[in-house]
Amino acid sequence: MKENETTPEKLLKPYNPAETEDKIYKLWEEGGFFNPDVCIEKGFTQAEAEAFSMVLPPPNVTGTLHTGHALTLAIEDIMVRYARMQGKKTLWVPGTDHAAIATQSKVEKILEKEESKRKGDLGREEFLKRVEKFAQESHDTIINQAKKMGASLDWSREAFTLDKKREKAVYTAFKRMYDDGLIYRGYRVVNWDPKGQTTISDDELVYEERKAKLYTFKYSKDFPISISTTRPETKLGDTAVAVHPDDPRYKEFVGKEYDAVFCGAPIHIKIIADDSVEMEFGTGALGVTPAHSMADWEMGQKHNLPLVPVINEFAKMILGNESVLGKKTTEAREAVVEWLRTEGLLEKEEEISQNVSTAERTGAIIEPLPKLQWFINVNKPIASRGNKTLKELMLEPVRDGKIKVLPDRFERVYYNWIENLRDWCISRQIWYGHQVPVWYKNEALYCGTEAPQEEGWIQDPDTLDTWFSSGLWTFSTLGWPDETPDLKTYHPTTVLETGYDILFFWIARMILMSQYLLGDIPFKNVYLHGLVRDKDGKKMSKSLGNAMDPLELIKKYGTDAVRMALIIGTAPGNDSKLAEENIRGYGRFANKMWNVARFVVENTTDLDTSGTPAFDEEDEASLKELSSLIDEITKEMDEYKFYLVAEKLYHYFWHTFADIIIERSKKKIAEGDAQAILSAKWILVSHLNTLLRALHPFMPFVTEEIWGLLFTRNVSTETGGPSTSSKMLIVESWPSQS
RNA sequence: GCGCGAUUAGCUCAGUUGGUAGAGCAAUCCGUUUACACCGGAAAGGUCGCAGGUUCGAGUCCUGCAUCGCGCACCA
Repeated sequence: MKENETTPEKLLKPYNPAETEDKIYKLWEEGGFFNPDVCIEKGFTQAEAEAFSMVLPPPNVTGTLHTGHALTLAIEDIMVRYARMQGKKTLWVPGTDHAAIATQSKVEKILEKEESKRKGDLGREEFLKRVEKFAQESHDTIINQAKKMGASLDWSREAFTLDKKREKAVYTAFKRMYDDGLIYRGYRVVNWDPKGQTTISDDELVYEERKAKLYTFKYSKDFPISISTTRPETKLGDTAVAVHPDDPRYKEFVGKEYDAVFCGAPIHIKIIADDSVEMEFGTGALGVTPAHSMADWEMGQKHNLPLVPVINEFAKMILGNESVLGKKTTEAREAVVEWLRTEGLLEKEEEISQNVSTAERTGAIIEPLPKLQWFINVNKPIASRGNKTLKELMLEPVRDGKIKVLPDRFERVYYNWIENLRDWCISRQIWYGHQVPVWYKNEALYCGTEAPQEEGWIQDPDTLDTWFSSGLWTFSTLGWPDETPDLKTYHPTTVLETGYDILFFWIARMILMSQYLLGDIPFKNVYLHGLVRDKDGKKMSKSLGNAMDPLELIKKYGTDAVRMALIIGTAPGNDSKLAEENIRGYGRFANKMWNVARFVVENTTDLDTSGTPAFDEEDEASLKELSSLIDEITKEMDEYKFYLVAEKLYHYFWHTFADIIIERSKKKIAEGDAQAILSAKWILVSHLNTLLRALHPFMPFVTEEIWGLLFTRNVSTETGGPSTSSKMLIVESWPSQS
């Protein structure tokens, strides 16, 4: 190879992502390109341009980023860079989530492992300091990782779900809902996590199928009806037996009441008729335990049944004879069965499989318990919103097409969830989170955004479900409840991109909060991505040992390669598989681009690009082909088909531009006449220029580096062709369509 | 119980409104003092899960079934 003094020295070696990426990211950050205000100030964006805005789904401050986060960052950064290159006022807001239960239980585990201490040993204040320290460290790690991924997030607007500004938003939201009677305090059966010692919402339950024994028995010798249960220990709290109103076997008993002593506990049973009872299951008669089953509690409400709690917060028995009293529920179960046997009341035992609800975070089996908690009423008509309920407010914008969901099949899943939605329990008995903004003094209760001035008021010790604060995210990050310019310019956000697994947790709650508090949608589009699995389609997890660390992959192959591997083959809503071979392949692609750049610069330094040359037939055809490719991919970008665009660009760059156009240019440059040489060289430059722009959203680092080496240096033309630019590629324009 | 998704080359996946199957990776052969061995070229590899139907024509639309995966509900 002939040394060429105009070839940048860096280009003479293979592409080295490690020594390029951090440097480039720093240039972007220092240039302020991630901040739309700076872009306007510097003239890269028109002040009156259309706005594009998006919030980053805030990662939990529970440790490090995994491949799922990497996918999120890759897809969203592609959207953002595309919008920015189209000249839109582009804002992508970063932030992190305090993730109340998840973070607290993580710190509790560390505390127990390293110091053999419980949080009670430290006390609320000291324990929270530990959690905050852990959260801060996680936060720093996460931010660093997001930058490594090349995410063009506006760090000047970074938010945290638990910071002061967000607290103001949370307290304001709570107070409004309280004043509207949407938030209420009620004594109801809730999902109690005995391990985490807190309530959790219905959505935080994970059902596990297990084998269980179904016992059929009578409460006492003279009780007329046999019932079946998998949880005999709860039967000490039964207050009714429910049968189907049309069941001929039991019709005569309906309305009658019986007394018995069940395993040492006096019980009073009323026979009721309810058509939710299935005649075919078990004996067709259901022992109703209003205090320890969600369904039974609802039946108890309907039939006005008394509540007899028999299990406490530690999943221990608080009723019964000495064989059960104080015992764990699992032990008590055996004791009750033993008692039934000796009393001759047990009629049948059979193996069945059943779904057991466990807590998402701690894995503990959920104990339904009656407790005084804070709830959001989803069925109450709201005067300020045309007497619509929260359920209706959540349903409407999706049903009416104001919010478009991609893929649209998730709209049905969403409707289904809303139909089955019950009041949302928002109070948690953990320490890390937004404390409920309610204060008590004797019998009085005060709800406000700040503590009352007078002495003697004590704040409710409970904290709020982390999703309460995440629900406000699209507008709390933009300054709400203040009427900020950001809120005006960037809300509703353009698109919300996240995993389909948090459709209910997060997306639904954001729609709820925004519809109620702002009377507007939080976003116009929802793009749902799937899970990232390993190359065998297995879910990545630490325990399986198949988890891939995005940082490791970046170190080995470069960020651009990781982004391409994540994006190609990833259609919305579908799970995708990540294989290291693919990442390696895209790493080679980055190097291919690098070498193409070297070839182009070495062969075109003497190119006079003033005016447009007369192209020969082949080159004319190539220009047309590229132009129609740009048309095609622009359309696909607008349809969020990034996986197609990335693949097409990859393919065109390598197998058309490099393999065909460059190969044929060698001959022309060596043997052709002046006209042919000019045509060939011109094509080389314009192709590279256009393809770098188009590839930038996908592979921002290598494209920016090449752009910097070539197009802000020595290749220049007049209008109509590839041009010199003082701009970095990040703020260059998306290739124009024909 | 209700619903959703997947099933296409050895592997991972594309396949837009129906027009006789196509990429990457892997494997095979050939080449290579070449911008690039992180390369180029060639060849190979598929009754598109099964069975019906609509159609001139089905990987694509309809019906049924199978296998795998997922969500929701029930869970006495």
